[in-house]
Amino acid sequence: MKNRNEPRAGTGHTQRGQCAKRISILDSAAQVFCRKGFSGASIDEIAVEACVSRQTIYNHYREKETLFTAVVEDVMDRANAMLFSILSTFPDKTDHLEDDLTAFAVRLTKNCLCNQDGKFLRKLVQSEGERYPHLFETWRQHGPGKIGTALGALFARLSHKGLLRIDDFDLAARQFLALVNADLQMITLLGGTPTDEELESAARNAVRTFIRAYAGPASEAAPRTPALAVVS
Amino acid sequence: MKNRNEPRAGTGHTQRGQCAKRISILDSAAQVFCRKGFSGASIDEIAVEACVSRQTIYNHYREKETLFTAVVEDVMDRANAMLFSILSTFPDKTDHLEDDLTAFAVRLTKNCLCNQDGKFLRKLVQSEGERYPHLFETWRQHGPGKIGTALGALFARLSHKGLLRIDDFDLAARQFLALVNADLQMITLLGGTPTDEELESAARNAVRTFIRAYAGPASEAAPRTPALAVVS
DNA sequence: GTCAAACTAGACACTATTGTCTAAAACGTC
DNA sequence: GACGTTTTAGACAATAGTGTCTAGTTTGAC
Repeated sequence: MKNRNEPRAGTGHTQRGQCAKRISILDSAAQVFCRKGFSGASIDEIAVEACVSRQTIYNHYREKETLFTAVVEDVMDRANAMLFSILSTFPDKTDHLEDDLTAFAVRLTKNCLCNQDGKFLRKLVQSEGERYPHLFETWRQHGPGKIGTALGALFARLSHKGLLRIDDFDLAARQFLALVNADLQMITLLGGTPTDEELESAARNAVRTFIRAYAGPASEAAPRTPALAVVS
Repeated sequence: MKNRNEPRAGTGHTQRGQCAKRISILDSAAQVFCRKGFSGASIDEIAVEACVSRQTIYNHYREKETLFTAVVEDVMDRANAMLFSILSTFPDKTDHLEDDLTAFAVRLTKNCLCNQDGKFLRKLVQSEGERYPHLFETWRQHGPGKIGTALGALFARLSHKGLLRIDDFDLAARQFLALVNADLQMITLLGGTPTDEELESAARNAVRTFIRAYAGPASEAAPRTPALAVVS
């Protein structure tokens, strides 16, 4: 059983017990859908995993399809909240840019890209996205779309401060994310969860290359030198 | 119906007609598995799409599972051959490095990452990879694993020639691929196929940033200037 | 034309799954 | 303790899919 840490806002006048059942169903359904995909998941399996009778599921969510969309919306809401919470920790200070960006990248990957919800969304968008264009269109806009422009705006701040020299902010944001993922894709692709060391190392590699590509005039000479020392 | 351009080596003493059926079944099965996933795909649907009776499928491949693994191996073989064919076109000359790398990236994405086989493998590894660890372990080693080290070796050549300044070749290769994918992931994630213009633009953006990050001492000043002109 | 192999269409048993229904039990509130 | 709501377990019909079998047809080689 997975336990949610954040207390969720009840949808209405539902009691505590009912709400607990709903949450348990949503969580178990998310895991089973993620493991087996939509057609591979059976209501019975979800019911067992949620410690709930099958009929209860049909009481809350009229049919399998309804349950699925409810699960996706639930996960998307949570992932979105987490994403913006992390985005608000984007480094703003001028000193230790590389370290601060690295720490930010670690937070981002750990809490948004490589956690349970991130894995679920990546997998489900890939496997069921074409069957539910409307549902995942909103994901596309609220998830990667928003993260791109939001991160772009944050990079714009750094650029205007002269810390980086960026011409296309949104492109830089996409490339930043891509670089961070470069070392993690292999691990994450088969369902594995990267260790803290791997996250740290991936973030460091990404940020170093990113800064080298977009170095501002002041900090240009500094990060080049240690890189030269490692040349084989 | 999709038509294969390359004549495939027959598995044995099978006649032409039998071979044609096999190919038709494999192709249709690949498409249906890709659309619906393993459990969502039905043998009947595959049979209809392949213009073949259901019994014929059971004659060639004993059961659904066998058919699935045969399809995956078939696609993997083809994708692998194409991959190494493209890798062999990695630029070796010293002039026009940026243009040559860009053209190479376009070839790579067009023929390996964004084509039918690439889409199939990405989707299937994501959705069924955990259920077939052995099958996709070989993919992991032969696909992304091989492409990483092979591309790393090619970048090592450029580095030793002094065209680029790279300390970790494999890392550079992974980052090169990640940057190329940065602009394409959004399109490719929901099953879309990027246009030639999008491929070209994605490759250009990626290569420009890559070269800026790993610029050798000689070519350092040149690519910086035009980028500055676009600063907003 | 003959013959063997492959293919087809359909029926078939079997299983899994969805979604409904019902009667009994648990639960929470008053 | 009574009452209404929710939950449960199980039976149930309906549907869809897998894999087998059979009888008839096509195909290709000689």
